Amino acid sequence: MLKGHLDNILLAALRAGPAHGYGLIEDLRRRSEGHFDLPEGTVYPALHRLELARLIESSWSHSPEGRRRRMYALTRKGVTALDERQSDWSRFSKAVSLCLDDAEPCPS
Amino acid sequence: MLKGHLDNILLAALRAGPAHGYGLIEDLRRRSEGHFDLPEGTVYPALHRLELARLIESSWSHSPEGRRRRMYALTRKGVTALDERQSDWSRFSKAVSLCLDDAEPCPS
DNA sequence: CTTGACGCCTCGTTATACAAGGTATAACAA
DNA sequence: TTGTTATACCTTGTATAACGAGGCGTCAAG
Repeated sequence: MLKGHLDNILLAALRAGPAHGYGLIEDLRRRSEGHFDLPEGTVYPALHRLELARLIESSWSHSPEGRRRRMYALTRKGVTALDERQSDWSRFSKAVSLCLDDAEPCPS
Repeated sequence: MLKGHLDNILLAALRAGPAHGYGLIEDLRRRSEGHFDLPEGTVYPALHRLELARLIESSWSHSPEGRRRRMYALTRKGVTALDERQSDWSRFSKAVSLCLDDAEPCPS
């Protein structure tokens, strides 16, 4: 479960340039070294959510083979949001690690 | 929002020894260097959840001033779970960081 | 005698990840 | 021709979870 962090990694993946939903799934599988294998039922609604929030915008396009694709790109607002979310993640992950590591067993 | 990681840090906090709900909130505020200030409406249900899952167990106790407290302690199952969750967190945070950091801007 | 800290609790709202299912096209094999 | 697979999009429903808001009771300090 990525609860709450899915949006971040989607935005981050788009920082590398416009992409479409199906391709993002592969991108993230590759970027995460196989850790994330996101189902479509997770990704597509998330993209719609992000577009509704104006963090990304879409346009129809076509693959070399002629298949239709909805290409997504970061908006300016999305870039700003991504920057914030990256430092949020940095602080958050540090805090969690502190909590997890600080826990020395009870000195019985 | 700690989505999904709350249980982990609660279990981790209990690795240091038995504690009660209200105290855990302060522990985690301290451990996280102020980052986590968990509302009671978040912590108590989580503790009940963990107890239901037999990862922790509780008993009534009293503070030095005589106030009643429900003390929680890790079960053996809880220790095992915590170990797993710590490596889960390790892998997860690494994967997220990979996704966030790998994203180089589009070479326009 | 009221305020605030301690300490526990529950209920309702909201967000969201995901499974399950559906559509359509291209390429390739039987 | 007729699957079957990979590409590519979508929606609906369900389960979970964090948390705000509220309530209960005790004790100490003003």
